[in-house]
Amino acid sequence: MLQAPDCCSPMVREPLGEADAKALAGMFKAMGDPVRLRLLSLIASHEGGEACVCDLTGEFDVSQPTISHHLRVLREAGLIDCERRGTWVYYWVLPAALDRLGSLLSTSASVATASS
Amino acid sequence: MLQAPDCCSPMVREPLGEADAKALAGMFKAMGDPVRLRLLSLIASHEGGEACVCDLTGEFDVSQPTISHHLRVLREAGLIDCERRGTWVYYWVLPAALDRLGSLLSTSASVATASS
DNA sequence: TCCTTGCATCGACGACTGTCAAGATAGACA
DNA sequence: TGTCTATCTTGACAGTCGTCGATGCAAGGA
Repeated sequence: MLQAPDCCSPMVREPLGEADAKALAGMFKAMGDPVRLRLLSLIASHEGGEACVCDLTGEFDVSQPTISHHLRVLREAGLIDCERRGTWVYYWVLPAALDRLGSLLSTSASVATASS
Repeated sequence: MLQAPDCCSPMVREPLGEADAKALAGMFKAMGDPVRLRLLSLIASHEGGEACVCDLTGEFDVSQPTISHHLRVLREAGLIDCERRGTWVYYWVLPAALDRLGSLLSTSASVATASS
């Protein structure tokens, strides 16, 4: 048992309560936009596990304020965090959030570990 | 909507392309509503792996047409499927879809299995 | 001090979303 | 045939979302 997410056993195992569903839906909703999903994957897979905004804006056809907006949405959903270092702002993914969602999605193949 | 398991190595490993991001974001978006997320978990965890609409509507404070609408969104996103049997319509989760999303979210701990 | 660069915020706009009441449709049964 | 039940569809509405241009702010350099 790496984690004890009593809030997030696989959803094939037991139904979600209203409160958990609301919190988790907020995270899924944040990932429900192509630009945000690509932002998340670019940050997660970037060298060192973090990326500055200047590494990201060039990858998209949308304006810089729009990227900034999407980064804020991801941050407010608890999926990423950021820090200013001098002139640049760096973003990184919060792995616990991804793990929480991943454990919710796991199906029978990998449920064995949750046989508490 | 075809399932290509090797299309989704973990996003901590390599960034998503535009096309994949669009397809996957559609699924996450469908899960980005509390009612739909609870519907999905109710169906997935229901006895026999499937549930008829009459098993679901009573669990929510929203009207039956709204439930029907959300079920349609989940179905068009490729997360569930349904079949009519006599008077009732039964819904079940498509495990391949959940696995696809789950593998995208997996972090370093479980990356070993993805031999893309 | 002023200027430049990197990023965030603001205000506005069209497009989309969640919800409901009302009506339509499909199957079971008499 | 007709009626009843279970479910879906339609049309409408307020609210939210994604996007942009303009602007603001912080840090660094001349």
